[in-house]
Amino acid sequence: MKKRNYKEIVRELKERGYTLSMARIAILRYVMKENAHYTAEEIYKDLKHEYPTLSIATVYNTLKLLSKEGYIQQIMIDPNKVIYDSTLGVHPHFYCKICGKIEDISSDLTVSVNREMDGNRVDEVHIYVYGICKDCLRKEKEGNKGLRIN
Amino acid sequence: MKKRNYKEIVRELKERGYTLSMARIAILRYVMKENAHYTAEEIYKDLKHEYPTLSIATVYNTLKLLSKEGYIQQIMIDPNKVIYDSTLGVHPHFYCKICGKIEDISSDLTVSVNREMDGNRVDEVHIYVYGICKDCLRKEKEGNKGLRIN
DNA sequence: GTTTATGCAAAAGTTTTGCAAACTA
DNA sequence: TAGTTTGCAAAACTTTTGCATAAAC
Repeated sequence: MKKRNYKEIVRELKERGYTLSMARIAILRYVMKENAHYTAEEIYKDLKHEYPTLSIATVYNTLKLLSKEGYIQQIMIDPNKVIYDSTLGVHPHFYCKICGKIEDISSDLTVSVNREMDGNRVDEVHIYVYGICKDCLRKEKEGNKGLRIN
Repeated sequence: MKKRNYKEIVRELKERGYTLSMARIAILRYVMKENAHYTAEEIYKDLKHEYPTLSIATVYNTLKLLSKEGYIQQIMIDPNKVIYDSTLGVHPHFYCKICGKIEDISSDLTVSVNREMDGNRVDEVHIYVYGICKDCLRKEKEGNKGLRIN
């Protein structure tokens, strides 16, 4: 899964007629980081230090723009919030029901996707895997050992 | 994908110690319908006619209970709301980006799921397919024909 | 009769909107 | 300078919570 350079994207967005403000560039850079899975709120809080005038509305606007233009994906694995992911293509996400952690998973899941399904045109496929992550599994086991529950 | 009888589920829930109120039974019956993909709001509005004292809080409580007990799934394909589906097992959903319709899709997508991935324990897998449905595709084509756009 | 769920209204949380001011090209 | 975008604050939504009342067993 190749990551694109943010400068390249800035150039493309200009070509498409967008105004590239400081806020937009900052948000783009932030979200293009490796293995980044951020909520709008997280992006806002972090960038607020660097850009004190930044507003949450701008974060939402920019994320929507970047989704629309196909540079990031909205990941809806958590029913309570949308997270944004700049790794493109079909790649499964894992959500830990205990700690809420979200991560990309690599292995053991094979998907074959067609461009058309039941007459519908397919643009994107999201795969969300729910369960308990290895850290929480370990903690559970240790907890049981120490406290002799069950 | 076999659908279960709601009376059977009522019996099971009683066995598990739940109080089966009229509201819960009504919501359960509603959501067990064939190919049902409802939001809490839709369920509330529809049942409000039959049960004028019903409150939205009860709908949410009951849906949460039914999810927890494994009788329905929360489908998070639409970033703006959660829909509830009583068809169980891994089965892909399709979301039309134009009309917002959600439907089960049957064909052309193969998934093999393991009980463990990267050391994490897997309980559930959701597959969401985004695109344009056949009805909207047809309308788009007809619209272009009539109006000579492009 | 005791326990549990309901209904109400208010709260909490996320996302969107409208508009004057600021910024970009 | 013309045209966009921003920031603010308020609004719009969805979902949750607390508690007295009502219903279930």
